[in-house]
Amino acid sequence: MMTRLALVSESAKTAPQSNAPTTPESGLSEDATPRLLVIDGHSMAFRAFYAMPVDKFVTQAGQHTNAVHGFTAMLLTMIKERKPSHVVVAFDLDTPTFRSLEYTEYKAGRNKTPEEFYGQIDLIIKVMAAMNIPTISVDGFEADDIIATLAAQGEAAGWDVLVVSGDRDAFQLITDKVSVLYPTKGISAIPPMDAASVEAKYFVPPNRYSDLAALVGETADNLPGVPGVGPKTAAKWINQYGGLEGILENLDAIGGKVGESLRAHVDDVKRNRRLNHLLRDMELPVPLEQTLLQAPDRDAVEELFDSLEFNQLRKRLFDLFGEAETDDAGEAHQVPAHRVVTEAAALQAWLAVDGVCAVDVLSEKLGLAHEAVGVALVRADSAVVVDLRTADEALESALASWLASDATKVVHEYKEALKALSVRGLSLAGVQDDTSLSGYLIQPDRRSYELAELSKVHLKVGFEDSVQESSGQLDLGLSEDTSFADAVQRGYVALLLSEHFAPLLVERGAAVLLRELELPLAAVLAQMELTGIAISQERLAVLLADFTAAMNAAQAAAFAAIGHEVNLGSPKQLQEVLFEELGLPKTKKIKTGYTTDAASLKALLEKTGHEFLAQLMAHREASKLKQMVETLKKSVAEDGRIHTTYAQNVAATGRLSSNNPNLQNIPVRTEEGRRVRDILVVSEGYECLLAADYSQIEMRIMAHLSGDAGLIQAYAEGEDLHRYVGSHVFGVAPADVTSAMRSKVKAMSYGLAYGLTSFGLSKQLEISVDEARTLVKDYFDRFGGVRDYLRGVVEQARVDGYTSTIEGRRRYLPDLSSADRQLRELAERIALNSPIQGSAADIIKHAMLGVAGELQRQDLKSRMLLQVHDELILEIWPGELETVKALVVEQMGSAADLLVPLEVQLGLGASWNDAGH
DNA sequence: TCTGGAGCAA
DNA sequence: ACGTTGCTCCAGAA
Repeated sequence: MMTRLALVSESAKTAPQSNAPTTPESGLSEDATPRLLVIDGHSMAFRAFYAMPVDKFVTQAGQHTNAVHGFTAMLLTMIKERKPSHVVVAFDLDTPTFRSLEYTEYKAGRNKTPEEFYGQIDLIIKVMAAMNIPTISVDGFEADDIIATLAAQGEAAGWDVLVVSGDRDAFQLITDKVSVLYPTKGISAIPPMDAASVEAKYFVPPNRYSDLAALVGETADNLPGVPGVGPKTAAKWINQYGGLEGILENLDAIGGKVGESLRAHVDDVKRNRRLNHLLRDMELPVPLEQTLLQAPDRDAVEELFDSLEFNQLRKRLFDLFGEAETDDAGEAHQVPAHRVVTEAAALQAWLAVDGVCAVDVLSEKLGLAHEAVGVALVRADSAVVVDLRTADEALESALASWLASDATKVVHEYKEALKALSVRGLSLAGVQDDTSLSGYLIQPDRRSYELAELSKVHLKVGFEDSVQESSGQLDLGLSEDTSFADAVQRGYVALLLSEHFAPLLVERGAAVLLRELELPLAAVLAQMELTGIAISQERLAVLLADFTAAMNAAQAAAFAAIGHEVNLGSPKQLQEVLFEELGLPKTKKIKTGYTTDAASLKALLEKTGHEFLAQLMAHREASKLKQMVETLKKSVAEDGRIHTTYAQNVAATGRLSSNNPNLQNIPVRTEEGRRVRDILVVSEGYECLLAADYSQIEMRIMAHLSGDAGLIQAYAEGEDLHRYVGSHVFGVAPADVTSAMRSKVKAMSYGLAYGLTSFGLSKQLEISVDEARTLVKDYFDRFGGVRDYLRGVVEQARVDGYTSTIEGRRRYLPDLSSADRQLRELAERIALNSPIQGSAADIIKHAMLGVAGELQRQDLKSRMLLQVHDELILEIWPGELETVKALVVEQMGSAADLLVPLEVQLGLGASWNDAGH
């Protein structure tokens, strides 16, 4: 059950605290007696349909949803107001029932189902599934029988039962424990009918209601009664003779016209009574206990309500389940009480107990980095906190040796913990799980892996974290007590999550990836981030001045060309100048008008030769570079170095990403851009930078995965791949492959790994679609293995629901079966690309572990600084160059065993630019 | 504060 | 509709 109150530590309860438990007004379990809510699905759906305007509830896809909406709203209101502990919905099937088989006119003559109603029952069933509410339908029986059986079972178990039905036959079910809610108008809530209200209305007790209905008839079911007999007469007879049986025994005693009428229609009455008798002893596919009201499946609700365009209802639903039920979950997930230990002996005593322990490191901002100030150690039933600011030497050393030991630990964000601890000279070993990484391996395309979110999604337990909510800063008036309590809470959640993830990891084949790749890599990355890369302040200053001057010159010239000023950085203003003022031809349409991107400006310049365009492009380039240099300058730390941060759980393919600043997108293609790489230099005391990159790793993976004989042969012979492919595609000797041919097949080869279409290829190569199509065909004729592989990947992914890298890293692609063509085709392209990009990511990660391992094993001072997807940048200590070159080539080259060799290129220099090649 | 456009890398 | 994975900046709207 989703609750934000469950995770409250014992110690927190004593102090006033934002997340202290409050007694909810509507605890779902406040009553000792279970309360079962049974809903007649079809009748309520119809009520909802006629209660809600048809034309106000249509999705963009054209699906009517008024009945779904009304039904769901009604259900939420019921749950909120009636507070059932158990909920179940019964549906009719379209198949014949024992009633329609006996009496073919049964329920005939009803109006045809309106077209707009079509499909809404299925949607309601889907909503119920997302809400984890069971639905029951049984072939050959009506929902009424299911409801009667459920009511009987509930009553037998001593429960209270509330039946919601638009069918009066349900009145016969009413007892002390069973009441019926029969909406008279629409679906608005009215008080339920009990025995007294049935008697008041029909003058018979509920158990005689069926007798009355048999005599009177039921229009809705097309069951004619005795002409001339209404409820009053029927009730009189029933009370006089003690029920229908008594009436039938005394048929002749009833006088008058109505008596004759009764005798004439006695068979109808008997039939009516047989038909309106509800079965109470059916075998149901869902046992009563399974109707327990649970938390909705959040993801499923999100997805379904998105497609139904139910935004208000979604909020109502989550509000309802967010504030409900605290007791049960609270007991199941009780954060252990903690104490702050100040003595080494006390800590050692606590640590002597066995069991997995979560470690949460509290840190404080220290310049651009973080420094550990406290450590919370949490086991399932007990927790301690060490305050590093006040700890004496003995305590800190006791903690340090335990942290460095191989005692098994669970953390959230291992890399950050390592970095914060390392500032204090502490290490952290024995980590068997980092929930931010295991969460990622299980579900690699989430946007965030914050503890609170993982907890919500996977454990259905929400919690508040005052530290996270105040954006990680500790000095915002938060008491120490609060931060310690929060740290304990985070540790406890990490512990629960880790336990929850363990079987999922195994099931998804990700346990090995976590243990042998991601976790050890986190430690390597932490070290790289802490090390950073040196910069040249002088070059930085010169470059900034140069780019600023170039930018200003271009801006002045641009203004001169049009005779006035304009914000060159505003696409909106540029559109005005280009397409209205200058009347240039329109470019490709975008959301906000017409694009002013570089490719379009280039095309416009070639067409018109307008000076403004040339200056605008020059300005764009210079200001981009200037801005980039400025960003780098701002990110220089006190040690004069730049420390990027690698995100290990952002790219859904398994790649790393780099931020603050991003050092994976430093320019390299143009001469001017490469000057930015000159800023990043070798540290003082070191000999040079070494850049090592894989040559065409993605194409080699393509060769491996496809097993294409041609590609494998090309690599085996060490040929220039694109020249080789070109010679085959164009049918000429390798020596006769022109540079135009080579660049075509190069674009083609890489495009294939991205799901390129003929259209895209034609655009990129500036050739006709026909020409592109021919190129694709010729390519596939020669390299059929590639075509077969690419086809197979998508097919397999559709079957499995996911793609895999060589190492088994998965990416789930539910959109492969989406009805939305755009989404589906995107998923197909992702399916083509992920195994290739992801396998490359796995390989370089292995290489990094190998390189870091060898550097350490050989006790070298050279160090790894950066990773740029297929490239590693190292810094070489004097005298170690040859050793490091050899180990880097060896480790990178042997990081995977492919059908083709992995080739590594090396470059050396005093700056990153110089080390490039 | 958020979105779209733009542009840099692999 | 038309090539994947990222990050960051700016302008302009809210």
